[in-house]
This record gives sequence, C-alpha cells and structure tokens, in this order.
Amino acid sequence: MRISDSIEQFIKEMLGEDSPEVELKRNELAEYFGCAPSQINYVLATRFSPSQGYLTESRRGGGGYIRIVRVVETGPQKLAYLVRDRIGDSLSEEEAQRIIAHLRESGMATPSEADLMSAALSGRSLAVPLSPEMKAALRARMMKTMLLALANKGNGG
Amino acid sequence: MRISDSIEQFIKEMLGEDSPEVELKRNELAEYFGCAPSQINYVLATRFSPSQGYLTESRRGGGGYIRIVRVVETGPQKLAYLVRDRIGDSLSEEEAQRIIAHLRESGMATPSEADLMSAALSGRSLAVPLSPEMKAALRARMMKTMLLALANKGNGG
DNA sequence: ATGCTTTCAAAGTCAAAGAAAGTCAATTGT
DNA sequence: ACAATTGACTTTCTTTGACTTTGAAAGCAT
Repeated sequence: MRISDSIEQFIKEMLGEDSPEVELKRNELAEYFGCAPSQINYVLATRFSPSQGYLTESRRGGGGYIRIVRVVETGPQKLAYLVRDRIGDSLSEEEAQRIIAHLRESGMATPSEADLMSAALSGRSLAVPLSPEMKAALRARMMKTMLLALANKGNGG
Repeated sequence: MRISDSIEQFIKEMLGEDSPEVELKRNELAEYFGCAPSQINYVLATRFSPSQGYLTESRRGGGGYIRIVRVVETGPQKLAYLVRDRIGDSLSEEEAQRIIAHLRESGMATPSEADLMSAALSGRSLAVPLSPEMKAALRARMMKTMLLALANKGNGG
C-alpha cells in the first residue's frame, strides 16, 4: 500500500465525518505515518489540488498548521465554469480524468455517465495518428460538448 | 508450451474464480513465469484487448499495478456484437447517430447517456482540422470504447 | 511598556533517488 | 512469414532529505 494513499484516505475520512474543513500539523501527521514531512506536501499537491475540489492554506512558524477545505461547487454553475473558464483550447488526458472524477464524486454525473465520458476521452479512443497537440485540442472540444450535454440533462433537448 | 499462453491462462483463472477484475504486479508476474516484464504487456495486448472484451488500466511508479477488467455481457450481447462485428475501422456521423438512437430506444442507454455519446461524437466535438477519413476512424474507436464502458455498466469499476 | 534582535519551531521547495510500468526494435522460434 | 521473447531505454509516480522561508516568542535595550 502506498503511503500517499493512506494519507489521502486519512484526510478524506476526517473531511467526510463532520465538517468540510480540517486543520492538521504537518510534522505530526508525518510522524504518525512514519514518513518525511515533505511527503505531506506531495499528497496535498497530487490529491488535494484546487482542480480536485480542495483549497489549502497554511502557516509556518511556531504553532503552524495546514488547513484543507473541500469546495463543494455543484450543479450548473460548476459546469458553466468548467466550460467557460477552466477548459481552454487544450486538455490533457490526466486533467480530463480529474475533471470527470470530480463530476462523479460530486454527483453531477452518474458513474456510468462518467465512465462514458472517460471512455470517449481515453487514450484508447484517441489512438489514431495525431499529434499530441491535436489530441489535446480534440479533448478540449469533446469535453466541452459533453459537459453541455450533461448540463442539459433533464431538459429534454 | 508457450509462455504467453500460460500467462493468459493464469490470468483467466484468476478472473474466472471470483471477481470480474484482477489486479496484478507486472514484475512479480514476470518473475513468477521467469520471463521479461514486457512479456506481460505483450499478453495484455494480444489476449486482453478491448475488442476481446477486456479493459486494462495501470499505474506506474512505487506501488504500481495493472488491473484487468472483464467486460461482462449481461443482457446486451448486442453491445459486444456492435463492437466486434458491426463497427469496423470507420464510422460516419449518421451511422453513429443511428446506433445511438437504437441504444436509447432499446433501453441499453439512458437518455442522458445517449446524449453524452452523441455529444462526444458530434461534428462540434470533432471540429478540428482532420481529414474525413481520419474523423471516421476516430469515431469508430470512440464508439467502440464507449460501448465497452456501457457494457460494463453496473459492474462496479 | 516599546521597539529591535535572536532563536527556534514550523511549513515550503526542489532536486535526486527509487520503484514500477510502457515502448519498441531486434532477435528467436515454429 | 508470423508469433513470441527479450532487453535497452523511457516515462510516470513516489519517497526522501537538504536547504529555505516564515512566524512567534523570548531577551534585551531604551
């Protein structure tokens, strides 16, 4: 088992229970998991980034802390934001998958809808001779178009 | 006896027993069979491809893994048929829309799933400078990949 | 008490090392 | 010829540690 995953899980359990917000001590947590303190930063960067729906703030020095806040943007505004601001003319596969994971977790897409999107944007789908740039452009368009379809859900189009 | 066949059999036994899903370590498996790790990739490519009804995902780095999922053909063997026989290397937009309409009407896809597929394959999504042949090839791949995702619906991924 | 200075306790950064899987071309086997 | 096998090289993800930056509290001078 990866230590990163354990730490991720631990934090998510803390977040899940009560509040959408945790405060923790980097060094304590590192000691608890028996890893280097900077490992915590790694976990925050790879699993609690803004694009994954989390904000973090921290303070150094005596009595320092790290606070993690889960941002619960849902619904149409979020979709509109994704289409308008977040996704430009180019989208990597990793980023696409992250967005889809977020849609699924926040309930904006059902698991099978998310799987469909994921399939459409997967490397397997796009396994045709195309430059990486072109694929990224294609992904961006596809993602936007699908998000619009998702936003229209239930509106009988 | 070919080593590839042994590995194939081994994996299929794991899949057969309990779950429609196995997770394995490439290096361990290679060591177990006394072959080069890349041999595993060969087996996956030649015996566990999507068109043979399997999906694979993997992760590199520390604690990496390979996961193989058998796509079960519950009810809709139709989907398997579509993937295997009906859709070739090329698919027009009209044909794609016809297939999607059929999926919706027959209840194999919910309206919003159908909309998503439709969006992914629409002219709007594919509005990038590409030859028509290339787009048709792309459509075929995307459709197949999405159909597999659909076939796997409800199989907890 | 008020403002500097030192000191120490956090958290941050970054690059290097390590771990695992992917790719691909050359070789071997049937 | 075609399928299988191998190994060198690449890419991706994780873990660690040395060094930096920031903040707070204590010490000291006025």
